[in-house]
Amino acid sequence: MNYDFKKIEDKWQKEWAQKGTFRAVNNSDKPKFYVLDMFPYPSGAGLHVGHPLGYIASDIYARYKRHKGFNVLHPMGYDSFGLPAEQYAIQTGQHPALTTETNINRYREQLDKIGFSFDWSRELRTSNTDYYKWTQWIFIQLFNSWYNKDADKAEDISSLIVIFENEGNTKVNAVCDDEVAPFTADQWNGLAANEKQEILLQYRLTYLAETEVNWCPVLGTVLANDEIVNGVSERGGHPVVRKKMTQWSMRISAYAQRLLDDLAKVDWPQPLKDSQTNWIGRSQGAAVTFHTLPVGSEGESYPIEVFTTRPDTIFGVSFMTLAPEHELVAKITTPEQKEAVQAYIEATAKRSERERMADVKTISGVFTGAYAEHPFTKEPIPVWIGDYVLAGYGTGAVMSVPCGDQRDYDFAKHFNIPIPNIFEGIDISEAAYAEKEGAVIANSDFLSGLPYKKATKLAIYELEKLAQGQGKINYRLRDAVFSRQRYWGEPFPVYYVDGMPQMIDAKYLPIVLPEVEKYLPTETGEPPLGNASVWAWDTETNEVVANEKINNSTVFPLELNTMPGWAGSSFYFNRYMDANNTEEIFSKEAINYWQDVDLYIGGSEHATGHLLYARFWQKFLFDKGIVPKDEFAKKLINQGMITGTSAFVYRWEYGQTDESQPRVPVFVSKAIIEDAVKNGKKLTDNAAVKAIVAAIGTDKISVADTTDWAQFTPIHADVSFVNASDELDIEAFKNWRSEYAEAKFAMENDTYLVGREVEKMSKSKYNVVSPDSICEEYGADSLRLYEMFLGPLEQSKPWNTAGISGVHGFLKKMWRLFHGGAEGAFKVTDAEPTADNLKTLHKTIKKVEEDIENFSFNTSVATFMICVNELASQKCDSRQILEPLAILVSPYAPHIAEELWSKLGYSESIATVAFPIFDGKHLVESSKEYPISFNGKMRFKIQLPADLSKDDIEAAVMAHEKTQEQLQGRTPKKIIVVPGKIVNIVG
RNA sequence: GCUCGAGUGGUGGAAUUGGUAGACACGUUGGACUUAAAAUCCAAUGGACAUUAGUCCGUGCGGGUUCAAGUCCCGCCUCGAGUACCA
Repeated sequence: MNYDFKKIEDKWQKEWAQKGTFRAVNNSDKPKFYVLDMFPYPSGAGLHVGHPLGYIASDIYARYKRHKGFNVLHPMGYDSFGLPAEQYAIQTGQHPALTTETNINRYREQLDKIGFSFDWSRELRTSNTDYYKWTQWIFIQLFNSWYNKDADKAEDISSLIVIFENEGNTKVNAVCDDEVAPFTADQWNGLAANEKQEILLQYRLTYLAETEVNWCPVLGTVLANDEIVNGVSERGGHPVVRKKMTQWSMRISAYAQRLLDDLAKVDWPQPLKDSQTNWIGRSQGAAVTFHTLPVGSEGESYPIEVFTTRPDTIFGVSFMTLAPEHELVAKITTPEQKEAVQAYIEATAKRSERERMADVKTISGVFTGAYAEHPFTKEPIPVWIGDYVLAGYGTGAVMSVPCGDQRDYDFAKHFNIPIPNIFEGIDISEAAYAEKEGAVIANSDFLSGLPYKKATKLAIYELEKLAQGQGKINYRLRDAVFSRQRYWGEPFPVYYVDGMPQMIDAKYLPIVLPEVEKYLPTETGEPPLGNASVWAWDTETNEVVANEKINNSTVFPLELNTMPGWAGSSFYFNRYMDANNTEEIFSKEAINYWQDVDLYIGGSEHATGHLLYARFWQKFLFDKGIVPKDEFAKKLINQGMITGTSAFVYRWEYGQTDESQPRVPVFVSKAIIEDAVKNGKKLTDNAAVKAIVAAIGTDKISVADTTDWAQFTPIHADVSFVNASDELDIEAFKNWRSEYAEAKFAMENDTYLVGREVEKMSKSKYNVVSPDSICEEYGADSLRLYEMFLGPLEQSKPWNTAGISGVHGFLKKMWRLFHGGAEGAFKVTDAEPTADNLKTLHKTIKKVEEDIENFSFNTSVATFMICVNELASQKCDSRQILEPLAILVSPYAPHIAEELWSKLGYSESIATVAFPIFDGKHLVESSKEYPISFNGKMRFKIQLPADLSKDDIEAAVMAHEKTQEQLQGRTPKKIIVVPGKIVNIVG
């Protein structure tokens, strides 16, 4: 009986679905284990073999944990709001919900074929109302919260109101907007309701604020940074301008320190932690206030706030630089400089952020004419503007210390500004000295003679005395913009009364995305929801009603923005725990049982997006007592990318005597070109090429005397036309495109060799391999094994379908191990296993168990192969060996394992059968083959009893004839004996 | 520029605390079975010399530590990923 993978896989996939084999229960005596994959965005292109890599790894782990007696939660769902579906809708008018549904169905079909042990009863989709109801609910919770720095956690806004009522805001230690005016309790109590709301908005964890966005007037939409190329829109090349818009923002900056500190708590890859650390960008230093000298006769003095990490170098300040966008620029610029400053600001505004970043070398700036007073020396310091200072970081102004900062140094050199040296014995004639340690401050009044640390402390202390500065920690992490001017996203549960946002009561959720005619912005530039005719909130009936009913007394307009893609993905891992709960986001029972994710697998591209926002929301939910853990995933693994192995054919760009004639495409085999290039041959030295030239007409083609690669154009050929030996299927290639139907091929030994190159898997490179075609040809178990066999999970590696025959052959061989009967009938006996059988089995148990725990799945596939090879040569058919083997293989190749298990006579699924227990006694050896080295080089091996002492080993080795042969009469200087390992003879 | 990761046969990749480099596969070559093919099985397969035994060279490059280095240390080179004037 042959290994009929199609029949087997089909049978078990149906059976698992019918019986609900992988359903997880929310209460169990078993310990829990939560294995999660990053859920996919269902794109129209479907899955290629790179996508399931992480899913296979997590599935193996989940199945393994079931064998180990855990109650395993292993769910899957879809991140189904997103731009591609909306883009498609704009182009075709097809509702994004329909496209999304189609794509999801296709994904599901593909996933089902691979035999994953997902609990599909918990499937979720971020675009479903019963899911985004809870996205909206969390948004409301955030709106109703503020961040109390004293308690270092989020609290309900009501506690802030109580403080305002009793003591105003001066003593409140909260994370809030930069410019909050101080007020007393009396002042607060005297404010109108609307004014109170306005103030509270400056404290809420989600708030409305004016934000600069990339606005594209032609497309009528806001673009993300990566949608802009060279200052124009990627699509269409339309101009993009910076525009201020009122947007919802998330006060993630409140959590900056905790997000940084708690990285220590989680077992995540170091590169991922590093990039989050960089993204948060904590820097410790001081805020310093400089005051400008009054400009003109009736001029005012303005404070310039700067942030510096080097307050110890304050005596090295020789100028100040403001970002061109800095609000003080207009106020302090002198009349003489006005024109130059204006021209500079206009010039920089035209340059996109990208251009500015790409062009770091060019130094530009202009003097404002104004001076600031040095806090200590009271000397005047010229104030410049320059675009190397970014408006968005710190205060948008710096105190420039050219001797200690290379950018300041370059700027000073360029504009001939003095560069005072404040470092003892350091040469700054060529470059700034930016090191913190290793120098002592000089020429700095009270700081002279001090090293970095002491000088910093003292400088801050003295600044505080002057009330011109204090120690400060600055973060690069900005608050996150939460509004999108798009259709296909979660609507906000928000309506506006007199321009002030109001939350809809949670009991009326979900607020369902309205239908629109067009998915584009309105003519007045409002987001697509502005096209909806039924999009107003009736505060009496508590429902969404037609816009005509807006009267601004009981019926109000609803928010027109929608939420960004990361909203729905920031808590989904919690929702899986109780995915079908209609009353709550999840029950207390479910969250307390499942707690958090034990293993999370996904791509590293989410390092600073999804994974940072999700941690932020988790911490917020933790502060509110909604979840029991402040980190949602204990362990995280980034699976590597699977790249494609593209195939190239080489079109010969021969010269034609008459260029008006139609060209016959001629493809030359890689082997012929290589030979000609290497040996300096003429192309027609090859018989096959010569024949083709003759066929076209020797007078019509000119052939160069030597051959080089420049005479050929590499063209992508579909990888499905190429076999394992890089030979092209000529007929398939000819039929591929009409232009190649008449093509000629210069071959050797009847084969055309293609070139190979590893590239990203993409449609345009014709190197995409779909999992369906692999399942069709080799089966899901082969696919699963092969994806793991390719190499370490976290590494990126090229796909080459040719290699799959190895693992497929292994499965067949294992099948035969169980089918040694007449004509391949199933045959497993009750024969006592031999010592060799047991040794093979137990070393496999040990290795596989270690490998899975270490996520080293590639090596356990090799271990299975060795095991089956050994058992086959031992002619083992003992039940006591083959039963455990089926269980060992089951996480990797579950279909064949189930089939063999049922043939072994079991009616229950193999899924929860206990994992075999390793017993070391079967591995104990009576003798050891010692490698004998001379001066570190292994020369021969000898068999010695395993329990021999060091001295006995040495004696035995020295007595050996081969040892004497090697020594040739020399006396060894030293003999190293490591029992159980090696013997090394020196001399 | 900075941060992180990686360089091992023709290819994907193995190699515990430093202890037999190249496991396991793919590919290649030869052979068996077969009318033939597929499938299966057997053998060889890092390079060079010797072709019996064996010797030398080999984990990106150059040094070092050690009885012993793919593994540890120092200095380079190349490739990949992320980030980008962060004061």
